[in-house]
Amino acid sequence: MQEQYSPRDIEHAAQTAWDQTDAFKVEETPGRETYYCLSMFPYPSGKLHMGHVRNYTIGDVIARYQRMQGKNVLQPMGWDAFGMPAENAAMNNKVAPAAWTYSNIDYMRNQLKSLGLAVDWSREFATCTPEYYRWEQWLFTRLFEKGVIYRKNGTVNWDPVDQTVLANEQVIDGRGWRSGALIEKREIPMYYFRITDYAEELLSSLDNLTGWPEQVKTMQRNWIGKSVGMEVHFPYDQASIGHAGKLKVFTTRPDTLMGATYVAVAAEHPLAAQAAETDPSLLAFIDECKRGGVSEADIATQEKQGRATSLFVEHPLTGEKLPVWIANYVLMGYGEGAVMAVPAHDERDFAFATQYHLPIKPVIRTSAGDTTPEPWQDAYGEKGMLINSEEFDGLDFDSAFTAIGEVLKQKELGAPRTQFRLRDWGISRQRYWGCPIPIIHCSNCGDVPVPDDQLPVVLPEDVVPDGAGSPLARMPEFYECTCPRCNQPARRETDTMDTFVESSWYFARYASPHYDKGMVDPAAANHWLPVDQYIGGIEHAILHLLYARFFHKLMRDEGLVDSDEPFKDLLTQGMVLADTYYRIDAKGARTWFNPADVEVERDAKGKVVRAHLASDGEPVEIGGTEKMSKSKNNGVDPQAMIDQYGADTCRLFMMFASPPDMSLEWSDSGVEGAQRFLRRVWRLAQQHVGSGRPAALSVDNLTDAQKDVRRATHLAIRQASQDIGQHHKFNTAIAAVMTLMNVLEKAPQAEDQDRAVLQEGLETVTLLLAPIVPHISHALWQALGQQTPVIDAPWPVLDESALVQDSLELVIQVNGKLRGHIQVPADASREAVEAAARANENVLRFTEGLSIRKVIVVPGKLVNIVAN
RNA sequence: GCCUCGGUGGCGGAAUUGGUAGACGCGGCGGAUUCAAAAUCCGCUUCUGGUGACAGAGUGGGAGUUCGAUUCUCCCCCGAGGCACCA
Repeated sequence: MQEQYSPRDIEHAAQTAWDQTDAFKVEETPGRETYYCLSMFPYPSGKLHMGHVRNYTIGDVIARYQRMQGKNVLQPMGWDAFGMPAENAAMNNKVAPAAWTYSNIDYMRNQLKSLGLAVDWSREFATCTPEYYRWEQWLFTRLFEKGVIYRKNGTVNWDPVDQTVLANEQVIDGRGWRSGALIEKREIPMYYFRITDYAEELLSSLDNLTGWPEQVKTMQRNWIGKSVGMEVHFPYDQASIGHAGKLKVFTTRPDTLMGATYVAVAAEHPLAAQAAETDPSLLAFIDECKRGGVSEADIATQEKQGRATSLFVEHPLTGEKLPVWIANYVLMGYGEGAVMAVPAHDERDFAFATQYHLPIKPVIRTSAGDTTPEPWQDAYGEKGMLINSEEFDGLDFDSAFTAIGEVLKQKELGAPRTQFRLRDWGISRQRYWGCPIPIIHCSNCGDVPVPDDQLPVVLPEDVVPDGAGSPLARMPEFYECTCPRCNQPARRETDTMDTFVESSWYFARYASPHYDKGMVDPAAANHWLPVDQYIGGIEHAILHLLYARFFHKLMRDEGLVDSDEPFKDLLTQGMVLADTYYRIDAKGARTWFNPADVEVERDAKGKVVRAHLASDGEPVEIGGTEKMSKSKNNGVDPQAMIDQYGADTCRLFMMFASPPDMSLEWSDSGVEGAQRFLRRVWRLAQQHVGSGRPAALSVDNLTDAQKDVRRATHLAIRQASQDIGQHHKFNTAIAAVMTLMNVLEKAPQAEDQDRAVLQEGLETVTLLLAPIVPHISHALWQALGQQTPVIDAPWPVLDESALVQDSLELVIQVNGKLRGHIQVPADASREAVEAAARANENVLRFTEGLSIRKVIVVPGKLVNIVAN
């Protein structure tokens, strides 16, 4: 055993040993319990960032721990390879997205390998290869024929200068990020997945996902947003609108229908267009509503505006004429694109009615009374008894719902309905670097799916986009084709799919990554699926995880997989943060400095008070701790860390600094602390091994001191087993091992049994650390005299008898305040404990002059004496 | 604006889920070793008062339940993630 801990040699040796034995390659082995551990695959952006390192370390710790539990563990890795950054890089560097992507993959694969992940690399794939996306296209054609995919218009951000569609991310303060032009909303035809058909199941099966964080399930429930309500029709006729018809709205509060004083429609609603025909100012307002981006956050925070029209609809119950308004807060894409407004009982309607002096008619008796004076109070929105509602007066919410529903039904002006907030998933993208949508547009036959024998529709890889629309739409060699049905000249669809589609089924493909007879080999897929543990960023809590659940159900309904849900357990990891430092120049602009280039100054207590740039010694401002990002220049390069300290130190620091679902603050001195700990482990093992083989452990013949050491060993086993196996709290598991090391370093080594106890302690340290720091553990395990590699060693077993103690220390409180400690025999009776507590010197002192009312004894913990 | 989560020493965090607040680590201070430095080792380190034993306060702020609250309830403040074309 080398005297010095040398991570470079150790890590190289361990990785070579794993490679030579194909240690992490797995096959379907009948009879062996499987464990599928999956971390969200990376987008090949160029190089690994700390978020990746954290994600893959967490996954690797779990995978290696499960292997030590004897399971057949699958941990794969691949590349989410389509996406916008490749197109942006192409525009900046004149490189084809394909070449850029593949070279990034090659670089990042090496980086991942240097982390020593227990990954089966034989299953690696990239989603941008035809071998992968052809099956996505195949499923698309199936779903199109089943009607699960359909075409309709959708709203996009349109940059009128660059003549291109922009992603929400590319719209900054309502302007295009490259052109600076004011963005407009534009309607274009797109393909949609009918995810709303699965809304009910996506909602209800969340209840079965007991291994998911409540937080994520709550977010998904709210996103799907099931609401039971009423569809209400407001009729209109020749006199009020020019032709007869009905304005449809949906409401969750039909009990307030008698309080409706106007209706509001979206700017894109047909009634708005009709009203504008005779009123140029309305046309201008509708145009104004088209300004700005399409994202909900933008729309929800913009100023609520509306315009009256000359149109009226009839109240479905009273026949009263209600004015039609056009409002920018009503969205065409949500529900019916129209709402009934009840200002007395809806906050947004209240604000709008107040602003535009519309009538406010209270129809519910709330805890605020029968009237609704300004300003708005939350109580106005409560449910309660109906008032001012004619025949419905006196009813409560449920009976009003039923009664009003009955009347509407009789009049054929509405009916109860369930509505979801979830909208169908639009997947058409007017971009190049994505999976081509396998549709052929024929003037005779309409939209024709590409037949199986013509799949895949291959994306040409030698294209460099220029930011002005989709290059495919300018490539006749791509879009010119013949109709598979009528053989007439036809045009191929040039839109590509949302990249969320690739990431919605990759987890299934890993089961049979090179299968060429179908999307998945059902036998392999059902062997491994569902994923036992899925790990990824909390930012994916809704979209990616919902789409993947949806796709799994689509695949189930195609007969490809048996299970209903793709991910049994879910761990959402927090972000990686680092300190920020900046200077403000004369113009007020901030220049950000990387923490690696900054030195901090501390006061006497160690609190950071100032910071300066190392290169010029001049002060910089301290900007707080934020997510590592290019914009704040606070990223720490994982490669530099691995090169300097080794993978084990990085892994240990990341797992120790905070629990996986919390954010993690990067700290250089924390990394050094992790390295220091590994050196201590190495040094103690080296000393111990250097003194020769220890005697066999004889547990029945130990001194009290030896029992104490052994007790520390088994306390660590208990703590680490709970923390890693049940709670995924690696930080406290590591703390338990550190506590054990503190004991082992001070333990006597003179006697035979001293050394036997120490041997057990060091073996335990090695095994408990093996999932977290696999390289050093590999070397230590060999040095401690073990023949089989540590990756195949079983997780240590707790010996309860090692924990037994003769006496316990109890806490003594008087009126809930800590007043002392007493030592009692472990088997002392309640009476004996109480008597010992009452006799305690401090108890006597603090109860002097008081009478004892009650004594609370918590066995094994404390005694609280209540006195007054 | 809406949905979700979080806030504990100088810092990262811990607290067996209602029972000793601050485990473990970082930083800081003091000491040992060294010609010196690095490395390493030992001790102290929530705040306030006190030489001290000790006392009081303390888990974002405010109220409440309880013998006892970081933990449960209500209100408020601040921060983070998501909002359907970033991935």
